[in-house]
Amino acid sequence: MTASIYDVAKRAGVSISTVSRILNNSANVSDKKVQAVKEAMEYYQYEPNQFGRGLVKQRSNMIGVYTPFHSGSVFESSYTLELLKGIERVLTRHNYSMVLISESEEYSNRVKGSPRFMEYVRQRRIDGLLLSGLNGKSMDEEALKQILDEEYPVVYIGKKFHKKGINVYAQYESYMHQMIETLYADGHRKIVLYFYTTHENYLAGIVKKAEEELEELELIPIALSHITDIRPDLIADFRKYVIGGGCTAICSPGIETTQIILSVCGELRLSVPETVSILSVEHKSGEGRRLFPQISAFFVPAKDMGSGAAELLLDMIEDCPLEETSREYETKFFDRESIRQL
Amino acid sequence: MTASIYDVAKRAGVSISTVSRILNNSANVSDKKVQAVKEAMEYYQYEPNQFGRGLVKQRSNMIGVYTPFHSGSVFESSYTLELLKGIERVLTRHNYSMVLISESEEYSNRVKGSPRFMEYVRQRRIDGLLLSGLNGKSMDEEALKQILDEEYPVVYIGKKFHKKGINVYAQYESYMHQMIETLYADGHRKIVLYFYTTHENYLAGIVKKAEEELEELELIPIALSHITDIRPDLIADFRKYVIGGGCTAICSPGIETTQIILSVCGELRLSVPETVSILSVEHKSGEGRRLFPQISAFFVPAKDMGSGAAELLLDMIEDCPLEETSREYETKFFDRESIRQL
DNA sequence: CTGTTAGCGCATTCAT
DNA sequence: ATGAATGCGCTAACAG
Repeated sequence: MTASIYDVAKRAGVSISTVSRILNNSANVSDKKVQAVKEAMEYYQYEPNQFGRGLVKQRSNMIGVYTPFHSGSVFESSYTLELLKGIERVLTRHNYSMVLISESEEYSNRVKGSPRFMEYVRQRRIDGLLLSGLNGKSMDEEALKQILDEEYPVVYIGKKFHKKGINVYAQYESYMHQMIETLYADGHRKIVLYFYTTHENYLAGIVKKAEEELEELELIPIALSHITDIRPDLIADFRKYVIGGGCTAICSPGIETTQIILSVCGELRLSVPETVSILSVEHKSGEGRRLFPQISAFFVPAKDMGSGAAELLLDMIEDCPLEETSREYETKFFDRESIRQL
Repeated sequence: MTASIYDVAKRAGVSISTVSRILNNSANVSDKKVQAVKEAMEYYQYEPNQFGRGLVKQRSNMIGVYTPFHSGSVFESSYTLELLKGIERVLTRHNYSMVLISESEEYSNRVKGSPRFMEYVRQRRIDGLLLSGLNGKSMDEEALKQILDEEYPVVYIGKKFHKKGINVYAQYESYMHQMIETLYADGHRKIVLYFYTTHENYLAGIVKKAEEELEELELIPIALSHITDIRPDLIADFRKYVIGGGCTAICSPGIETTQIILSVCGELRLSVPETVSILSVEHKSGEGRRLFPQISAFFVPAKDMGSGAAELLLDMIEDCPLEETSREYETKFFDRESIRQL
């Protein structure tokens, strides 16, 4: 058994309240006792038991990070990874730690009828929740609304969908539209638009707007799973649309997909940008520059978004009044000449 | 305030022990009371407060995962990511969750003179610890030895370095040697060997053995940081050793590095494998097949290693007797013709 | 089968 | 400035 506050108090010849006061800087204690207590703490390598402390404070200093199952393992895409890096950084600095909450593969959401993060919230394992990858279709949103209504500290990454709650986002529809416009302006008329299923509910709007505004445009939207191996599908797509279908440009929703696209192009002897133009989203600055050939991209500052979300969440937890209820991040375009002017 | 066991008991018209018994399946309770209690639990959406429970059981059902700072953010390399995926899978299945413990960038290890994971251990935040990326040079090993001596549940990923403790590993020295041998057998005599600093303490041995056994070999070991942008360095290396120095083959320690190598080759107009042969390590099966050109690789089953480590750890925690004190994972070679026979 | 009770480690209030 | 006492929510030992 590790030492408790009693052991420290006994060795230092003081009462446990004195030790507690020193631990929490909650009152003045005479220098002599401080010394004695510090000695005892080092002697035992004492650290306050978090169960005892938590029972009183109802605080764990842990933040839950949740991504629904349909968006794949958190560890899959460079987008979520950058988010995590940003989150990690802020939390570490504020002495919080990160608990990854994942839906188990087998039961998916159905174990208790509500998403996993609810357990953590109700059990008070976490002081707040960061969410990403909601797509409005699972039951996760129901649960989320419920805790938002209870004023539980939550920040979600994605578009606002409920009056309460703080969110952090980049204008997905807007930069997707810009991608299409950019290609259109260079003369491309038949474009394959890859997207992750996480964003499928935005898609109809994007397609509609693009086809309305850009008259001759023919858009071929194709969903990508985060879960299966997409390479064979891509090869089929390229055969059908690029080699056989007159399609001249591809939009990729992330660099990991772009890499596969490039290897597919290599295998099919399609040169970039001569035969096919490629435009990508990147979530880590400069990712597109590290490919060969370099790929033009819209940079979405995922790491900053993660940090921002974490900061807002910690502010909520520490009861700092928040001025903003929503924070938008700007994307930035990097032209690396992977688009051919037609 | 969320509901406590008292609220549930009151609403169900029973005592708290009855509720507790139902929660823990620890004794038979009459059907009627079970029904009443279940109704009350649903009514309140009751989940047992983990502080209360933990205070009695001294168990958090959380596992800490730690990687020292020098090996970069956990979220950087595909190796650690695969490890995490494997760990996540096993933990989720056993109703444990993962706490990421990271050293803060600013203070590095020095805050308390001991690595961050010690806090978590002593505060009883975690029931066990998974470690990866130790390199024998930081103070982390000291702390680790200490908790190993206390029989604290720990599994580390990497070579055994202390009589106590369980470890899981792939023979790093052995497959690195095989990589060199493979290239040597095909006639390569001057080889650049990239390695991550995490493994630098193994390097002297590898170089020595290779140069002893393979007479005409000239090995150029180059360390890669996980932290900075390595692309400019690689370009300089390739200019110096491949274009200017007669080097004909490159060993890459991981696919993320291999990708950069390929883009550097593209930029410098070096064709693979005609001008330069490339051999890589891959931590996710098939990674090398997704590049263009495809790259031959030694596959290190990082995900399985993560799962294995987590399983062993959970066994320790649940007091299952372990037969093994060390578990080795086999690597597998995939020939994808990225090596030219000289 | 069920209720009562002690105690887990700590912060905090109330005396002193 | 300090100690004694209370209670946070829960499990488990005990008594019935």
